[in-house]
Amino acid sequence: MDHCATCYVRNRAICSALEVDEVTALGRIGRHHRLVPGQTLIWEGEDSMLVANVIDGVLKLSTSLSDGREQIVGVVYPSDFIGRPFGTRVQHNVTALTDAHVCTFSSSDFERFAREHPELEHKLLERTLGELDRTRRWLLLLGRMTASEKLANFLLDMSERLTPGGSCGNSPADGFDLPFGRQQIADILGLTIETVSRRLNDFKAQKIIAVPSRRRIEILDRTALSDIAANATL
Amino acid sequence: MDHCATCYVRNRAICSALEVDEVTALGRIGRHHRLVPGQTLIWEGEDSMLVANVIDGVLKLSTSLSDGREQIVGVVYPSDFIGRPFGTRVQHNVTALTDAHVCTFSSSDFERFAREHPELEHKLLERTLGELDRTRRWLLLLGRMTASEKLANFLLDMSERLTPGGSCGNSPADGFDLPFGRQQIADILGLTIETVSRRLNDFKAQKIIAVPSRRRIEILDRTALSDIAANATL
DNA sequence: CGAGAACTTGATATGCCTCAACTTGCGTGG
DNA sequence: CCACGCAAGTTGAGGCATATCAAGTTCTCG
Repeated sequence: MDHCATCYVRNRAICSALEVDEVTALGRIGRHHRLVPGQTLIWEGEDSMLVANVIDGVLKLSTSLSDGREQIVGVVYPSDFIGRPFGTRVQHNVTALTDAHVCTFSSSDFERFAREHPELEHKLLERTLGELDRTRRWLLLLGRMTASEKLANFLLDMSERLTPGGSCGNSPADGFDLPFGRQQIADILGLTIETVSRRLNDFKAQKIIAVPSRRRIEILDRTALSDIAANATL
Repeated sequence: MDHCATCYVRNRAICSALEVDEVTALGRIGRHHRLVPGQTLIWEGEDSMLVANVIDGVLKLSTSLSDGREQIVGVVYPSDFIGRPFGTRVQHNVTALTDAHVCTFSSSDFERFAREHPELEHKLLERTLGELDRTRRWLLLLGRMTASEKLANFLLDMSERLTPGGSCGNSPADGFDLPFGRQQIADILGLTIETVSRRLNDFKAQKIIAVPSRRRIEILDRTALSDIAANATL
């Protein structure tokens, strides 16, 4: 695999810790994969052990109870790292939500390489610490927020992540396309699809957002949305 | 500080990655602290930046909303690591639940030391990855479980962590003392104190547990408890 | 022994879930 | 190009689990 030289996320992924020749060496143990929406890369409980970098697309991490209740426990974007090195067992499914490109490694190969490249491990550590922070904030959301607060926070979060240029304020086109359907939003927020639909329509009725198509959200009144989410901000 | 040589958690904390002389060097930049229950070591949002190892005791990590709703986002035990190195800002309070001993470092000192000792960073990475896994499982609990399921899982989790010898099965004294009051259990599980009390009494009535004193729990029927928690296990 | 905190218990309220029908959007094939 | 059919999303009615509010009770510690 010699894609590395032209890799989109080369400067943001953990690979950015490496020198050119080291990237080449890492590239040699990696494999490029293309995923279609709904395709699962890693299954909960399996110990095959694969890790990967996301090059393009959005994937979800999810776990579920035996009766079918599901919770999305993470969402990964381009340049994010997937998998559980230095562990025995994956704790969740990893499934593509959009068309996606990933760069996979066998865990053992990756682990060996990482241990020889402390800079890489350091980058991974920083990333993991950040992910832990974000996951802990999510605990507050799931444990203590109402449906409206959950949705407001979710929309603000999405607007940050998905707005390309980073247009802040109440600029004319403060909108984005969600990579999720309603059920997936529900699975992220610990709600039912019906509640998501209802609260979203409340926001629409209050002219806080517009929903021109199923997956598109436009934020009309960011202040109002922040106010609803605000309790969270501390 | 020359406690390191006799430190209780010396072989389990991240220090275990280091050689004797390295531990000594780390010890020189650390300070020993004693905390009493309720004492807060780190405040949410502050950027003073302190990191620490827990030597003894139990501490909680918590965040709260402006109107007082609180969520415990983590619980740390002896040998666990506290704080957010390589970041700008702490996202939660760190408060002692019991008398506690911690070994603190200024973030910058610790970061400098860590970057010079890849083995230490590696241990920290493993720890952080494990913590992330556990936190993600907690998302499932908060987002998708009923109060009884939450409590059953909580009790089983506690019994694992707090049982000294690791007595499994239905041995005669399958009990432990919680380091939490009812309100804190509620704040861990995203419930109210009243619901915790009621469900706990249900378990008592069903002879699944006994509660000889406020903080003591004895598991009488581990199978039943597992069944209630079971949906989670997948 | 007294006072306060911690916890329990009860009555009521409510936000979210459940179940069910309906609508909309969208791709496919006639 | 339209019409069909299915998947996705919306809307409504009603129920239920948990929250809320308000007393009680039991520990605990000076």
